[in-house]
Amino acid sequence: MRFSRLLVPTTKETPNDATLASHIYLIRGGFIQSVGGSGLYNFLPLGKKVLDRVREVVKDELDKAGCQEVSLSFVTPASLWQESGRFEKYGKELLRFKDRKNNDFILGPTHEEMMVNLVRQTVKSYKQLPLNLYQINLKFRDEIRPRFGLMRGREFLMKDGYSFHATTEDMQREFTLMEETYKKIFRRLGLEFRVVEADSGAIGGSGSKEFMVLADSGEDTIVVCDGCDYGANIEAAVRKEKVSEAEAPEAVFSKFHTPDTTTIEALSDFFKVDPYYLVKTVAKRALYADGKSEVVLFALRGSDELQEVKACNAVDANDLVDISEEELAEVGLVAGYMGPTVLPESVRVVFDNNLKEASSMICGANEKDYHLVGNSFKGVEADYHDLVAVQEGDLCACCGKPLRYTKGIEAGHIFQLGTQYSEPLGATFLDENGKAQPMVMGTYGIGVSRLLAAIIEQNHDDKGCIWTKESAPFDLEIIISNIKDEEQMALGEKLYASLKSQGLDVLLDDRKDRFGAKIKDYELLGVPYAVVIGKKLKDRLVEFVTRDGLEKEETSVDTILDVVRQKV
RNA sequence: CGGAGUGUAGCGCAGUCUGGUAGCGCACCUGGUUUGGGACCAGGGGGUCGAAGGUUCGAGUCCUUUCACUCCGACCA
Repeated sequence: MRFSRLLVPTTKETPNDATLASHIYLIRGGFIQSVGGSGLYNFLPLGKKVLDRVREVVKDELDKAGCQEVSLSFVTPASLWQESGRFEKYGKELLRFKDRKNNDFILGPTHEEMMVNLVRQTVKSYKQLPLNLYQINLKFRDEIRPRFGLMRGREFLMKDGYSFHATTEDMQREFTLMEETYKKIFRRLGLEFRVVEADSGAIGGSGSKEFMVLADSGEDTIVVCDGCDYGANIEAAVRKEKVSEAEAPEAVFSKFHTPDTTTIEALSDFFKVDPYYLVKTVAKRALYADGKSEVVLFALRGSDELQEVKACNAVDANDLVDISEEELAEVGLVAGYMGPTVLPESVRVVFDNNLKEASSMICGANEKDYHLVGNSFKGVEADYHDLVAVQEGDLCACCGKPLRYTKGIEAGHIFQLGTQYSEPLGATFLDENGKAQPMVMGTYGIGVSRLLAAIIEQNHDDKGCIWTKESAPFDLEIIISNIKDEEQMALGEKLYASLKSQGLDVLLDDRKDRFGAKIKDYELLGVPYAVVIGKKLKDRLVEFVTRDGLEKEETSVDTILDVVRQKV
């Protein structure tokens, strides 16, 4: 491709809403163009090319693993989503609209329903299973707050795959195969990543893993262990049960006057007791799918923090929201002095696992200015769940070494779904005994457009993009310093033709601009290698440039083809 | 949804307080010079000033309504 014919509107100036390197360089490098803000982007020729290359890697590995590509209708009849129950359950991110006949439709944020519908109409027998179908198509999620360019757009390209099996064991075999396949994809793209345990979120199901591209700008906090392979999203991370070396406060059960002691810190000071022996009681309003809501108390040790996603899952709610003191008072709770042991009838309480069998605990008396000391939960039957947010320094449940936090970009997510969609949607097959069974499903996603952003987040410098081999828009760029110099021009054309005939994808910068502008554009675009034909041509020398590190190597005109063949 | 801002040329912005010919930089077009780190000179094109209504002889500027977008927070595969 000739640069002079290529539509790449590069700019010196940074758009004022761009903060992340990937956002800045993808816009400045003319890969993408913002469409009136709001998380919508056009892909310009170079962006489209990179997107296609990434997509090709994904497709290649999936096809090798036996998956089959399909393309589902983007506009989805709402009836399918009503069947699965997600039409109501899925929040406002789901874009709903009506056609001229006033029928409801949605733009798919994910396509479990559509794919199950496809399969239930075509697969009837265990002989047709297993089956793994995927598509690489646009998704739409009406994000509350799109930002960071391609990282969190509203419209985005995603690979979503779905597998269908006769047994749970076979689904788990496929799940493992997909984990391995995803690893191959991320490795080929040159990404540093980590596979972590994850919360299943709105998709539902159990046994889910996320593929996190490691980057400081990542939106997810992940907990990793340096002693072993353990890694998990903070939303799902577990730890070895915490014990305290602090002395337990010996006390018989009694009520204590504790004026103005409404925080864990104040309470710890008041009794001179480690927060480990205090009960932290967090009140939330739980919102349920059917539109109902209730006040729920979450009780955990004062030394721990509540992990809201875990809490939400523990009560099977759609969402948890904060609650005001007034609302608490209405149901008979006293803010600052709540405790899980003394409660109005109507209030639901969930205990953290760490409180099971705990003794010598201090908790609120649910009465202003009073706490209860000497509480024991030995033998107490209650609703116990894991509710705590793992902290840095907590110990790994697998190997006992300290855990630490790092940041990641969620680029892939695989789920063991089970029969969660096949049952309500009636996707059944006949087994060997002629008996109808719901198919066992897995679902697997990769954020393809997000991967472009992730690649740049991990591979850039202060001058621009540094594409990895399999994601680069071109293999090599030839820069002719001055096109009016006939010798330079002639050599450029000759190299261009010769390298192209060898099957390399080459960009020839034949624009009328000066050298400075061309090299700046080269650095911004981030093609892995360049050959610069410039002043030294008088001495029969050209430059071979490696974008990563910007190393320059002077090479004779006679050997440049060999150097390129060897390095590119 | 809470808080704070911004809407003026493709992009980045000034002009709004104090109403009176629509501006600047980048980008773009023409001609010339220049050619190893985003050149220079001269000339030029491009605007329903977010939208609607109002006040006024006159509104980018004042008033009312409304829409959109951005940032912080909450939320989020």
